[in-house]
Amino acid sequence: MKIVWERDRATVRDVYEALLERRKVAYTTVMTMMKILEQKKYLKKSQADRAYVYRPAQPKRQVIGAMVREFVNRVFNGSAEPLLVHLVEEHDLSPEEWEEIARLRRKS
Amino acid sequence: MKIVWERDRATVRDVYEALLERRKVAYTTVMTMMKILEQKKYLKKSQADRAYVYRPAQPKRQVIGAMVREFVNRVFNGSAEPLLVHLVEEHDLSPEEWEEIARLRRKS
DNA sequence: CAATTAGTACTAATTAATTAGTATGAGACA
DNA sequence: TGTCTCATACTAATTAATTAGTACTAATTG
Repeated sequence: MKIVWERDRATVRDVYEALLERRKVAYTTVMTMMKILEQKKYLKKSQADRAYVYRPAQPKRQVIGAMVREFVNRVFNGSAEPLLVHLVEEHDLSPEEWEEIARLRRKS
Repeated sequence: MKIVWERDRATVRDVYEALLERRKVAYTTVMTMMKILEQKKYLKKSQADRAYVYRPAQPKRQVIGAMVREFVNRVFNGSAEPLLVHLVEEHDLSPEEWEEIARLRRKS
């Protein structure tokens, strides 16, 4: 998914090649994966030339949002605050990052 | 794990019964699970009476920390800030929660 | 136009995770 | 002491996820 997001559109071959840089994987493996992602509505395909071109079917934001929500539910029984606390304590953020967050807070 | 954490110690039967309230599951399933958790060093067991009593082998905090870190790596390529931003935007926190977080920030 | 290439569909093998069955033994106790 | 209960160990079935092979087709090219 990350690879398709980066490029906004990609064929099986594109992804296959990008993935190969990092680890050995078969072309058909990538194909199967992408087909599954399509079934699950994360990708949509359209014919282009000989091959299919895949594009994200949902905005990245939304997918990531769902993942975060799922994680918060599973690990923190649905409340986000403990996760925030945790992040604040464990990872230290630069003042710039804090500024960004404070700004967002004001907006909401 | 959550069940053992709640009680700080539990037998297979304890967990089995707690779990049954929520869904159908076999006693031996729970047993197998707990054995695996023990192998993975999340639980440690000690003989007590006839049965084993399991206790957490690592503080909850630490385990959750690892899960968060893993998640941040996988989804956000290791940087915590985007996750924070996300949380701040999507879940609205009460002023009390903000206060708590601001306080923590000052401490660190 | 035959051979090669690049692509897909369909199928299958492998591995990992989940769930549960069976055999067995130690205590409890009528 | 014989039987019932509860616990474990070991094994196995089921399901889900991952990875990849094979057959076939359309286009490309020498």
